Amino acid sequence: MEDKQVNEQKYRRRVYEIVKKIPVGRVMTYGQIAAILGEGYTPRTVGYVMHAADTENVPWQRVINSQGACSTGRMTVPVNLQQQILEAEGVKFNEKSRCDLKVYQWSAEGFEEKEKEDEQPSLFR
DNA sequence: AACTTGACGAGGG
DNA sequence: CCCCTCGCCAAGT
Repeated sequence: MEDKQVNEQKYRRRVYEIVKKIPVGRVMTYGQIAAILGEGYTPRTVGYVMHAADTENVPWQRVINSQGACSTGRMTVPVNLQQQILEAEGVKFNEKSRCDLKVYQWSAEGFEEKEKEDEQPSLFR
């Protein structure tokens, strides 16, 4: 029944799980997410999955392309909506609508560490 | 079941 | 630095 549907969306689910953990003011690239998830995942598919993401529960705006720019320029209803949201979170873009990934890109290792912290009882934290 | 599309990325010109 | 091409794989038609 529904479980079947859930199982089918497992692929997307993994992408969302990562995106949901990106801190405010930080960004990740589609390719990076694909690399973390491993085989079967490519920047293309990650982007496709993000398109279908639930904008209410997933901070989709924190996922940008490897150029440090938003790929949503023309599709978001208010143009460059993604960039506007990120700017509101503290990410600065230049005139070419690009941000410095060296500053804002969040490392995958930080993600794993955070995962560990989450699993650990907060006693030792 | 096959073809097309797409929120990408790397490489070459 | 900008533009074009190819590879990549899920989802929609």
